[in-house]
Amino acid sequence: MTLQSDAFKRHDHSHCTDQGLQRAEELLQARKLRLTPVRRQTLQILLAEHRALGAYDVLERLAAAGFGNQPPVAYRALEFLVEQGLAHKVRRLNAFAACMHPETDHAPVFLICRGCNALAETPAEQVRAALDAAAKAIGFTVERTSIEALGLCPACEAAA
Amino acid sequence: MTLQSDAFKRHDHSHCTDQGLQRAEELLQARKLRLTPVRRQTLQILLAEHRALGAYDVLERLAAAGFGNQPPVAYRALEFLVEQGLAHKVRRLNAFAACMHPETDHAPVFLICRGCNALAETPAEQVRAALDAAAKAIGFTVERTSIEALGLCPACEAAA
DNA sequence: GGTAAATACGTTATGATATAACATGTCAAG
DNA sequence: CTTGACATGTTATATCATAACGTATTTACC
Repeated sequence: MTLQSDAFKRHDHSHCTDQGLQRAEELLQARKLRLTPVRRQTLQILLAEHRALGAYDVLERLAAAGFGNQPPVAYRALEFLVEQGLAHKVRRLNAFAACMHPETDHAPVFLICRGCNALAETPAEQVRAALDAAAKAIGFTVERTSIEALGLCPACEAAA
Repeated sequence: MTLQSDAFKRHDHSHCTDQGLQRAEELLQARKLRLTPVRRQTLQILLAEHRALGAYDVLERLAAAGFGNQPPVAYRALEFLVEQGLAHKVRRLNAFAACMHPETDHAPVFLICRGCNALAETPAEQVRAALDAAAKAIGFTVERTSIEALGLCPACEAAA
C-alpha cells in the first residue's frame, strides 16, 4: 500500500499505472532516451505494486514476464529509472518505488510506517529548503537528497 | 575526514575521542546501561576514525583489538550505540559514524561529499521541523529520521 | 542499405552487507 | 551463591549489489 497526500483513499491502480507509463514515455522521448521493454516492464511492476519493492522482488517478476533472471537485469533497469527520476530508492528499506510525481518532485520525502509498511511520498519543498539552508551555512552544495522518516501512519497510530 | 560546523579546522582527534567516551559513559550510567569493552572499543574506533566506517571495517579493528571477528560482534555493538544515540547509520554509505552531539542532536543531517567522501553532521532543527510539518499534513507520526544529502564540500566545489 | 560506434541485454561469478539461531560466559539482585 | 537477565562468541546463511565479458540491438553516418 502506498499512502499519498490523499492517503487511504481507494483508487484505481490500473489508472496510476497507465498514467505513470505514459508520463515516462513522454519524459524519455523528450530526453531522447529509450523506454525499452525491460525498463517499461520494471516501471510497470513498481507502479502496479504501488509500494517499495526489493530488487530481487522486481527481478522475480521480470523473470516471470520472460526477461533475464540475473540480478543485473533488475538493477540496471532500476538504476536507469532512478536516474531519470521515474523511481526512487528508499534507503531504509533497500527497496525501490515508482515516483508518484515525476515531473515536479525531485526531492521526495518518504514516510515509512513501521506498523504496516505503508510508504508515503510527499512533496518536499519546505524540507528541501531547510536542508539547503543548513548546507549553505557550511558552504556545502547539495545535489541529491534522501529524506526518510520512520513512524506510524494514521491507521496504525489509531490502532496502537 | 569529518566536516563539522567548524569544517576543515584541524583539531586534536584524541580530544574528540576522550570527550566522546566520557559523554557516553555519563549518558549510559544515567540510563543504567553498560558500556561494555566491545561497545567502548567500537565507539572509540568510530570516534578515532572520525568518519563513516563500514561494519566490516569496524569488525576488523575490533578483531585486531582482541575481540571476536564474526559480523554479529560488530553489528551488535553498532546497533547498541545507534539505539543510544551515540552513533548513527549513514544509509547512503551503509556505514556508521560516531555522533558528534549525543546530547543535543537527535535528528542529524548528514552531508556527504562525493568528491572526497568527507562527512558532515549538522544540526537539524529546521529540517526536522519542516519534515514534521509535512508528515503532520497527512497525519503521520514521525519517530526516526534519516536525512542525508550528497553533494560537494567547499574544497571540492572550489577544485571543480 | 551497409557498416561502425554506442547502447542495451544476458550470463557467470563474486563481493558486500546483514541477521538467525544457539551455545557459552558474565553480571547484578535477591 | 544461585538465578535470571544480559552480553558475547561462533556457525551458518540470508540478503543486497556489482564487476566483467560476450552477444544483440539500435542509431548515426557514409
